[in-house]
Amino acid sequence: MVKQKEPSKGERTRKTILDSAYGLITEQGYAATSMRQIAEKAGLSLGSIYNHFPSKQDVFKAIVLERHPMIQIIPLLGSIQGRTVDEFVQNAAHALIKQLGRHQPELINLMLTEIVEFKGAHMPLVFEKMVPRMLQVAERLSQLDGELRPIPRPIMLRAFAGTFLFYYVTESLLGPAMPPEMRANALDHFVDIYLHGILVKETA
Amino acid sequence: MVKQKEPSKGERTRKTILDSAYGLITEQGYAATSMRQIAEKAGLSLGSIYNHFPSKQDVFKAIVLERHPMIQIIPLLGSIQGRTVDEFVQNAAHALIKQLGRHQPELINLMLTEIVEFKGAHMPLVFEKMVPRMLQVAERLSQLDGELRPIPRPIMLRAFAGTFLFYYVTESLLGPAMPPEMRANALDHFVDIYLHGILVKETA
DNA sequence: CCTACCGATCGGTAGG
DNA sequence: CCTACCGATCGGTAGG
Repeated sequence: MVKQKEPSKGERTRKTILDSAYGLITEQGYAATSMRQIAEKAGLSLGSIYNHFPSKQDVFKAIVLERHPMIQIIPLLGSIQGRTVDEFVQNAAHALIKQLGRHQPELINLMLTEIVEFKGAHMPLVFEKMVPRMLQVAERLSQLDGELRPIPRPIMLRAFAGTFLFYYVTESLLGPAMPPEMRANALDHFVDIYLHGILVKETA
Repeated sequence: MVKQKEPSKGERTRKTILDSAYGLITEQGYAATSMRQIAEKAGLSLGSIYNHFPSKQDVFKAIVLERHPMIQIIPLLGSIQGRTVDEFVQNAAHALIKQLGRHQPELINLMLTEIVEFKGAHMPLVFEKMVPRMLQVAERLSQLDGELRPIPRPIMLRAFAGTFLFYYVTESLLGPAMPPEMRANALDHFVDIYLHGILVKETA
């Protein structure tokens, strides 16, 4: 265990503000959330927030850099187990969905709010932290049991991210609106299609 | 050709307002766009807008119901050609990407704005129009040459939508931030993985 | 950390 | 279709 420093009063207040802003912004969007709402929910006066953040934009920036789903996922990628490609991919899909699901729908709204209201201005920074990790995973994938088709590894990774992220997004947003036939065991089927798609076909 | 009625003055003004609002909202988001901005861009006074729409929300609703990507795509689905599953899927992917790409990045922003700022409130209505079309396509898919694996057709369709939509979204938003290895021929690879994933494996 | 305030801008309406 | 206005709310700051 890593020993945590006791947070100072200022650090605690800062966290309170971020928690409050996180809840409101992921629920209402950035422009629709006022500094007054954030202050009230944090149990502070409006002016006090400006002792911790110079502007509303800076509050949002701090949230993105500390809580964006892509950043939340980074530590998880290293700990996925699996002997074969099959096992590894299935474990990864379920671990990621589980992790993201714990914070539903806040994380997805944070992601989309950043894209819509800031035109993805923070994405290069966020993505920069992700890429090396993804390439590591691609490398690892090549060393597992199971013959992979001749598809560039980074593309394979991107397709994997797509498979499960799209599942997650549609499930969160359209779930109740979809007919049941589109939902039953969907994640398992998605993973199955993906695996079948990247592995060399065995002679039946 | 279907003969179009001459639009009345009121209809033309309405369209001018929607065009103006569409441009601003897809660029800035809903909350960040004011009725005054919309009026100015449309060459009208603020008050005049309220002769055509009862509220700001109604302006947005009209835009979603007439221009949401899912609704834009509907007419396209029926005209996809292809003798084999392989051909059909490839044609569909490229046709859809081409159609969506023509309106980039407005369409994607419209979609995401609706989700973030309205919590997908209009989605059931939009989706309702899509489902019968998708099921038609699923039916057609079964009749093409090429043996499909035993995966429920609606799931197969959802996975397809996911494949190309995720390609489209990541390309639009992360394109420049991605390393080249993640981008080269990505759509073709995605389609390849998908096709390999849904077709019964041939004995080599 | 709070109170009290600033100018600006918002969605919407009355009246013509 | 416009002018002129309403009350409400915004992000941010001065001063203590």
